[in-house]
Amino acid sequence: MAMQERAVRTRGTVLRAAGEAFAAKGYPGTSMTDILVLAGVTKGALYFHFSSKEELAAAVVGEQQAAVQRVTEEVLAQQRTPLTTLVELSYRWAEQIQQDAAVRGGIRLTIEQGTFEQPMPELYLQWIELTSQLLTQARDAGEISADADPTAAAELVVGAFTGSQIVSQVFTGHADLIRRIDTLWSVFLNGLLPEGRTVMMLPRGAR
Amino acid sequence: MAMQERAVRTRGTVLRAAGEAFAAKGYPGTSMTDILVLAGVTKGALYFHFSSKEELAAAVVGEQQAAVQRVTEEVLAQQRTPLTTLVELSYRWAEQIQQDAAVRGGIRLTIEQGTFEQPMPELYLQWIELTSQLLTQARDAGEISADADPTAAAELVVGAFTGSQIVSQVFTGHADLIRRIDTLWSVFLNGLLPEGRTVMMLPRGAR
Amino acid sequence: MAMQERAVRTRGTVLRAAGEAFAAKGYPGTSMTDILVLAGVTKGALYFHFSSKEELAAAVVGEQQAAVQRVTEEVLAQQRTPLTTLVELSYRWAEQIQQDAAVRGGIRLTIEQGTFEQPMPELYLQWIELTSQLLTQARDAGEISADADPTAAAELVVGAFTGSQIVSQVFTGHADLIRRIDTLWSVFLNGLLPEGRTVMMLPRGAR
Amino acid sequence: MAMQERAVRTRGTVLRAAGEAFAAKGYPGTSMTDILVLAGVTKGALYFHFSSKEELAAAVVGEQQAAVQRVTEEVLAQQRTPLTTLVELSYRWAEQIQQDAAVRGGIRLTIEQGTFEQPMPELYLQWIELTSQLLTQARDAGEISADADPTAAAELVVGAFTGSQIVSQVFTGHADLIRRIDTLWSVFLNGLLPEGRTVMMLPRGAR
DNA sequence: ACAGCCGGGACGACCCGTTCGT
DNA sequence: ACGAACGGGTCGTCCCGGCTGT
Repeated sequence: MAMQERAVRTRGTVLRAAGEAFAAKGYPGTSMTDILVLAGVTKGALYFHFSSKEELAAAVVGEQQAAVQRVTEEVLAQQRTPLTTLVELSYRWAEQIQQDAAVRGGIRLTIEQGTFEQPMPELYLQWIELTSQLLTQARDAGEISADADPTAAAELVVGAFTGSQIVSQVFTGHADLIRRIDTLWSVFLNGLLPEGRTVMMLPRGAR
Repeated sequence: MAMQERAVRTRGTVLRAAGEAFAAKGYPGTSMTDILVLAGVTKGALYFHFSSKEELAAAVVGEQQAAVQRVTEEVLAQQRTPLTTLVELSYRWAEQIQQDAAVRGGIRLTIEQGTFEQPMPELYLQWIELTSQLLTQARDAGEISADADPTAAAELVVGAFTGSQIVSQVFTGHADLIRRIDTLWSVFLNGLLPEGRTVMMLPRGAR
Repeated sequence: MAMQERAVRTRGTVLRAAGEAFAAKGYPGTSMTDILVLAGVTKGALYFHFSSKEELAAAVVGEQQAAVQRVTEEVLAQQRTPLTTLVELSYRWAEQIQQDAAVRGGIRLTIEQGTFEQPMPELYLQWIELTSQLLTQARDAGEISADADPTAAAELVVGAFTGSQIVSQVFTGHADLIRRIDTLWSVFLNGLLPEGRTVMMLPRGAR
Repeated sequence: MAMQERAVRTRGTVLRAAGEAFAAKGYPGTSMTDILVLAGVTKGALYFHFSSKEELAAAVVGEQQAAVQRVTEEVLAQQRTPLTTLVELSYRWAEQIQQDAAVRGGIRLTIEQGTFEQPMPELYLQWIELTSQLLTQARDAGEISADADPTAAAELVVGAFTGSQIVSQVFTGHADLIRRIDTLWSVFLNGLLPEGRTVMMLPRGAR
């Protein structure tokens, strides 16, 4: 029992170090040696817990998914209005990004992997789906404009969130992420146009 | 003379191949061999033109910057209103992403951090600066709300553009990028709230 | 006491698994993990009984030697003529090879050189010595030709036996080994030449 | 051209070193580092010529096959009687074993099973086939007994040759191989029994 | 006494970015 | 401009100890 506790601790240490390393340098840019030095463990210890680099990356992603799942359920349980729920979720996710190395690592792994691999990462799809549902409910409840396309808007929200997170990371290492989410929602909700004005754009994408 | 022409052609071939490869697999994920096979040249030829991997990456980024510079000047020369100019620019950039491998490669190289030690990539700063200026002009001209913070909004626009581009790439390999830009501007300008409604959020980022 | 019985069982299981593994893949080609998985024991259990790979290999060889010793004494006790004894021995050895994994493993470990620096394995020397003695007795008893060189012939017999075993293993996994021993003795005793003919070769090896 | 000569030389050096190393310690017992140190080349050079350990081993085997093929054709061209041809061949092969490291390495690689999945190495089959044909012709020509089974005898000859080679290697490092071939043929042709005597054994392998 | 879990490093094959002689 | 060579780095495996529990 006492022995197993050490194993659990080692595993956690490695996982955290891996998250940090993957977040900082990406999957191919991170060597096992990087991780093992950062975690302060030996190769033997590392490979006892994770038998390959790929498996370690998968574990980091899993950890992230679990963490995201946790706060998502927590927020949904609060039974707020759809739009408020969505906004609240985004802030909680942002906080997790700031606090949890595994989440940061998982995000980079998920994005980067999705960049050169076929399907859309599981997590991203779930995320978009949830956002889309909340936006649909918000529209039906009159919280957002009836003209809005929930799916398209959901994908934009997720994309903008991702982009903001990247920019924030590069600028301040995620320190100003919350302020950027403030801006995001302010613009997304009210729009940039002066009060009372709207534009009907001719879409270029309709070809 | 004839010799030089071949050299120029070889250089271009390599540059394009490198852009494609970097876009697909990132800097550390791409090997010189990958590029040299994709370009169909020998090691000697490659290293004659670019004496290191880093230099090759820099050349790709330079190529992208030149391309972006070109269309930016072109659009600015049209002398439209600030907001229209900004919107137009975003579409032209999107088209370049779709068409030019070097641009795609340059973007990934610029975004992916940890490989080089850039505090903030040159191009991104210029991009944000330009957007910020146009938004400031747009506000002064009454094209957008007087309440808007041009700098914050500029960073959001750039972030959202980047995020949309990533999502588009993963979903359709950039095929639906233009449509996503449609959505972006539609939401950014009009907002999601029902007509006539606005919210004054209490910013969390103000701590 | 009850405890010790389990220990004996474990030891035997490991020994058998090791014999099988060494026979199949040789000493350097076999990993401790291979053996321990094949035996269904843990690392701790294995290393309690055999504190190193080398010691385990030695135990396998010892097991083989004991087995060979057993049948050898049994056959010698039958008090047959020297030649008949030798032939009988070869068949009994062949049967052991077919039946006992430790014997197979021991043979491969003994033959395969380079792993340890044995000038000539103990067992082989004993084997040749015994064969040589029996052939000498057979010659003195008129069972074989007076011209025969017992030592040279003994080494040939051992070599041919070894070679036949290898060929049999590769062809049928030892299934047809007995038939090959039939052939061996048929040719060794009668020779290939037509009845009544002999040749006197000029030896090339006499230099 | 001149450049290629160096490459050819390097390749040959590596091949010879690999043959020696494989012959001495077997495939799994030989590390690439062993070979590269023995050959006096760098890792880069080695992997330029042979892109994997397995490929290197295959090249050694190929080299051996070519060498054997060469002397085989040479001897066959001499148009001697079948039995004389076979005997001559065995001596020539023995000489090659003594002289050519690649041949020694190839033999060990071919014999040692478990490393690759070859059920029966090509070369061995050809060897047995050729021996069988020559023995058949010898029987038809009355050179050997009409009772002999050419195929069984051929497999025995090949097995005995292999076994003798192993014994010779372990005892003297192949130095006395020729003398052992003398013994082999003396016994194989005349048999061990006293002149004029034959035995009809009851085969055990007939089940 | 006997076995299991966890960890320690040295070493394995192989690849990488790069240079050199021609 | 090219084929050949260089050597450090990559991920992963190996054999093996030290604890801990029964």
